[in-house]
Amino acid sequence: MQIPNKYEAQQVENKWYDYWMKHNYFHSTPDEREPYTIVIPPPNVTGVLHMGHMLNNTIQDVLIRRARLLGKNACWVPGTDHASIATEAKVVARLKEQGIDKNDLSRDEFLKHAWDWTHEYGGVILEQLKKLGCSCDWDRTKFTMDDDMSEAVIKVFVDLYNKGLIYRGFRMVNWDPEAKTTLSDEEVIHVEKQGLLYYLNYKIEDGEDTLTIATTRPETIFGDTAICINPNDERFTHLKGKKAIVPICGRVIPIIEDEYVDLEFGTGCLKVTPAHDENDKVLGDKHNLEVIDIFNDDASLNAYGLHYEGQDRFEVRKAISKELEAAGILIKTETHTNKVGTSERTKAVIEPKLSDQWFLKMEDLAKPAIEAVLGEDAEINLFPKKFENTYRHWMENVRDWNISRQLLWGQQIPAFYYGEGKDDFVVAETIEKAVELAKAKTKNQELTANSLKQETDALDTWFSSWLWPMSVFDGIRNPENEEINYYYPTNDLVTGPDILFFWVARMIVAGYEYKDARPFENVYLTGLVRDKQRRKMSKSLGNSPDALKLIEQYSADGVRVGLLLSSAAGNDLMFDEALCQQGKGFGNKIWNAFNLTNLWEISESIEQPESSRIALQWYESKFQQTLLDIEDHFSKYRLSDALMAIYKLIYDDFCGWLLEIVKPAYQQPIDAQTYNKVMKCFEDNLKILHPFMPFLTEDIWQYINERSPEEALIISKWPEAKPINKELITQFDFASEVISGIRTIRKEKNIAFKDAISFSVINNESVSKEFDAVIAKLGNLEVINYVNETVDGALTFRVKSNEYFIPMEGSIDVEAEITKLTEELKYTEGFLKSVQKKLSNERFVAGAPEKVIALERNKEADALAKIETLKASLSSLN
RNA sequence: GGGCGACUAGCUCAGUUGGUUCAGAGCACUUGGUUUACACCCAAGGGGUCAGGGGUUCGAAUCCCUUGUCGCCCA
Repeated sequence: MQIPNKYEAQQVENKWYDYWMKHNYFHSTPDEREPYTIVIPPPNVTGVLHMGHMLNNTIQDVLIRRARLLGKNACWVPGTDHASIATEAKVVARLKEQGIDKNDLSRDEFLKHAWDWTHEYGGVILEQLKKLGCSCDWDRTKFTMDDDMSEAVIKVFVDLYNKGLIYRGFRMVNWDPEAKTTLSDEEVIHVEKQGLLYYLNYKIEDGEDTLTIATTRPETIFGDTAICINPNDERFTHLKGKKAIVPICGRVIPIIEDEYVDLEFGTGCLKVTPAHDENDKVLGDKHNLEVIDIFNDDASLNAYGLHYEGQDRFEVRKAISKELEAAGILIKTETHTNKVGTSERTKAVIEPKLSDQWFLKMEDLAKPAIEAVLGEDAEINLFPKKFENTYRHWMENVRDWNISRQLLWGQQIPAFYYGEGKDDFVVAETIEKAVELAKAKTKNQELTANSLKQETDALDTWFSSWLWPMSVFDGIRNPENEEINYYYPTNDLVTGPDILFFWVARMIVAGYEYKDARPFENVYLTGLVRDKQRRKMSKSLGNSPDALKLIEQYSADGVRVGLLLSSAAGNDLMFDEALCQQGKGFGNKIWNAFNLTNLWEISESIEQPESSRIALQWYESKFQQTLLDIEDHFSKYRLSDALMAIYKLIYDDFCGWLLEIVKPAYQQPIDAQTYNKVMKCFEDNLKILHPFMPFLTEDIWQYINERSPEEALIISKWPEAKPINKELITQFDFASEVISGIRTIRKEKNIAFKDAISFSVINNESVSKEFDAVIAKLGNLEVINYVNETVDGALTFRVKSNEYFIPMEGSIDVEAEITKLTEELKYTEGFLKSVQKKLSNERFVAGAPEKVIALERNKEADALAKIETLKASLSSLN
């Protein structure tokens, strides 16, 4: 068949992806086969494909394609996540560009814009995954806000509420003043910020005394409701029981005592602002302090801020420090670094804020999830295992989950208020049911839907995605449907360690609560993709390469290989484009190997050379051994090791050795028997490589033979395991060392390869002659003579105690030969000595296992034999 | 401040329950090659006090202690 000279990746990749789609190979429906299921970690609808996605989804595709080849019913469910806060921020920004203020829109109007946005951008990332070759079952694509998905979320909320696990609480939460919503602790990133420590003097009531406090936030003095000193602090005994006056606003506040105050930090006097600091809130509760909230929702000051009302907190900080300085209240400032909480999404500095929120009680729910991962017979495995510690630490100290967000984009919390009181609400899946419940609760039969007001808060996005492995199979609404029963529990989950708590832990919790079963068996935690300088790849740093450009440049196969080559599970991946180049180079190598076989003329009439016969036998064993290694690597989720094993098998053993051995002489045909076997080996190589390089392998597969849609590589069968002839592999390794020795001498003495040479051996090791034909071919030897005596006038080298001779025309540099032999002798004697020392140590012989001792005795015998050879050679030269 | 993890060749990493001369791989590097599949190639080669120190052991990259550096998580 005519094949292109060059491999045109882009064209080939589009062609086969279309072909796979057309023949529906990715689609799964329940049948009698064993299922193998992965649910995708749904990317945000706001996202574009970045390196992390590429790594993550390449791994999933490798796993799913391998499962397909192993004959399992492979199902990879794709989808996206509505990412309430990120998406809402994007939509608000877009509206702003169009001159529309979110606050002027009704809820429904805003949601319409959000849906428009989602329809426009939400699918982008999934389309990009197709370029990478991902074999997702696209018919199953889900979105966390699809009607059925939302229904499941609401159903779960109502159920948990009815179980008494969801409650409403007035708590200090992380407030994002930009997005104007609450964040969970996990969505807050603490960053070190250089700031100032302001020293402020507060007057003591009734007298001229003052006290000095140190604060990082002078603008919060408007919310001060106490000064706190440590009762053991002798410096301040005179302040006990007195009152202080807050500067500017003149409010009189008590001086309280609590051992919480650190004597060392600042001045030892602490201003207490219960509304704006978690620790102060605790102090406030303990000492019954007033709570004064000085901020609006956008973190500008409210009426308590007096003449600063309406100004932003950071503006006020600057302005008030000037005012305080002018008034002689600010006595000094010091630079001070502290950790400031910022919003993961908007980067805004978090404001601790007291507000009404919805919480899910976690303690009891967490118990089965802890047991499942860490218990005696754990049924969920984390790879790598080291994350179990992290998991334990979080789960055993789990706090209640704040599930409400002050956002519009998301499932609206199904709580309906019928009155002004805090507890005047009911929770129901529909407004109709809510009316019934409200009627029953209030005994007021006059209530109608119009008299109920639904909670405006939406649910945290993770409250959708924690149901993902169940809800994508409709397992919440229809718990006994065929699909959920077939596909659940899923097999592997591939995700980043950064969402171990956000998502993985919560899915486990939900799985046990709603299916009484694990959501997945294995969790493969990938590393973060970093650049060469070890910086995390991020949009803001601009150090993330354009994923699609990479694919264009190096082919999807090349990028997949590049990503996997250096990514041991759980270790961060130092991304380097050179690795993609290596991947592309590997593809090229395979293509050229195919090109070679394709150039051969095949003859039915000539006999198979001995070298080809034995080499094929060897390769089959080598292949089987690699197959076992790969199996082992996969079982430990060591994908880069599995890939490297295949890489070396194909590059070195197949291309470097086998093809060189069977390659016919110039313009000579190859015998049909060899050709057919080589192509069978080639096909097996393609099968095991297919999960890693799906496009190239399918392309070559389809060139090798005309294939019907049922014979496509993607749905072929993984090679069968067969017995391994280890003896053959050992013999080959020995032969390859002999060949290497010949090449070295050819190189040293500038003997051109086309000049055939004579060759003799003293076979002290009694090595089998099986591979002589191979040695002769690759060494271009006229003949291999077996001799008993050293050959004069020849260059020599040794493998173990075997000695090889290449006779040289002209003079041999005897001195150089002697030096070489003497060095080898010295080394071998040193080796022997160390082995004998070990063997003469009684405690070693007594303590070490027999196997180890036998090994040492072997080494001793080998060394002795080699020394004898070397000495004989030396004496013949002298 | 508390916890977890890491530190092995120039780089990225293997090294399983301690046992093949103080160790492997891939890449990079050096040298030599227009051998008609491939220079995106072939062949040969150099390179490591296994972070430092101490201990246990017949034997330590591997186990224990300690110091240092870095990373992550939680306060």
